[in-house]
Amino acid sequence: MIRVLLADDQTLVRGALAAMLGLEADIEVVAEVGTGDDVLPAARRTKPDVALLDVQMPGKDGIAAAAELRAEMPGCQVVMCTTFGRPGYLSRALAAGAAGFVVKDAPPEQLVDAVRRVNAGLRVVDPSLAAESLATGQSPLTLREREVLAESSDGGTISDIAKSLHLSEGTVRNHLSAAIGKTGARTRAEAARLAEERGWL
Amino acid sequence: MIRVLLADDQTLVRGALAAMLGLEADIEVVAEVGTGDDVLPAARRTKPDVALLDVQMPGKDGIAAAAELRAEMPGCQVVMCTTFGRPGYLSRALAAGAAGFVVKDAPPEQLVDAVRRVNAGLRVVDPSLAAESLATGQSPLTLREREVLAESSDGGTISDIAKSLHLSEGTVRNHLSAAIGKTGARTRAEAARLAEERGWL
DNA sequence: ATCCGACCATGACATTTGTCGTGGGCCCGT
DNA sequence: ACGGGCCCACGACAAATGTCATGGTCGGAT
Repeated sequence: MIRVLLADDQTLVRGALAAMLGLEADIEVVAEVGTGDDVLPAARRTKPDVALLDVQMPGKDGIAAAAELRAEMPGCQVVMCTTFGRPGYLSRALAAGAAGFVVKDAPPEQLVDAVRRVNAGLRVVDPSLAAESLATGQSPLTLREREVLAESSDGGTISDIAKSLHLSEGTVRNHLSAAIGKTGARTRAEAARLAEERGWL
Repeated sequence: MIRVLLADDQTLVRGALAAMLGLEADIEVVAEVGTGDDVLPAARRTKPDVALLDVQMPGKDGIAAAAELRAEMPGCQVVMCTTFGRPGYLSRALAAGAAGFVVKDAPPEQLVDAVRRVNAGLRVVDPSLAAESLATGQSPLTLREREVLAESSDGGTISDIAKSLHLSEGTVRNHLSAAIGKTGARTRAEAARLAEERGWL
């Protein structure tokens, strides 16, 4: 029996996944949580073999939860499972110690397959996503540029960003300009959107 | 037996929902599709009692699919099921003839409950969402303001929008300014984001 | 030690954007 | 016929934004 912990913020989806995994003869769902913060406590209690984590969750990020979990329970393998095939997610998830990465577009068998393989000590990554991730490459953005873009992404003005990062307005504009150039965008709004899509956040 | 058609673009989620609904004794999933365009043909073939449609799907919108379906098969009830509780989705879904509206955050029982009630001829709407929808009210944006805002939402410049809508740049700025005022935003990027969230699109 | 490149910061400058006032055309309800 | 609301357009002006040249710091290579 493979003991599985399930973490996804959408209750309905989580329940449905649990029902589906429960149909498999060799899989047992031993815990279900809805936030990143609940992952570690639940894992301590139930000692799962595999943790299936969604990336976006309230509270702690799925990736942060994975890192925590791997640090404390190295015997528990992690499969990340997310809606968006953002290339950046993949690399960060693997860096955090995840052994598998599945997109929610994938056929259902692929998920149970991933759980079994990961439990057997193998790594499993969606091939199309891996290719895209390699093609997109690493972020050409510098640290400051990322920070400034991230602040800009929810529509605040330049002076908002400047205050929030304790910089001069001119400096903020400068970083923004560089980011716009590197992304090939024409406005900082577009630059933020593109960088987000490519995982350059 | 309640015959259910299932439409969701995320294969994994769709399969999981099918597994969950299949566990109920009185429910039978007779069709699964992944795009809005496939809904009507599949419905013709399988004559479902209830159609469970996701809002965002490739090809035809879930809402458009609902309207089509209701027009041709009035006996088939529709439950919309979506990730985001955008108030605008709710009103548009009901206008399209949906009898139920469920958010993916809801507990699993609520979904099977919704299917049963809708099949019995009742309407079922997530109460918290209904309240929010009424509170947010109708869109105060005029037609042009919506168009301009929609074009603006992917980061193009003013002159892009002007060319795309065959308007003067000054006019575009005017509409944008009005939209910014009505949403309470400070930049058009923020205005677009807020309008989107509130279903004012 | 020196140079070089990458990053950060800043101020000047041109352009774009947001705001406001004005005016005209259209359709609808009174 | 008359107002009222919406749409379109223009001009003007202040503010925000994007671009550039410049200079500072730090670490590694020569």
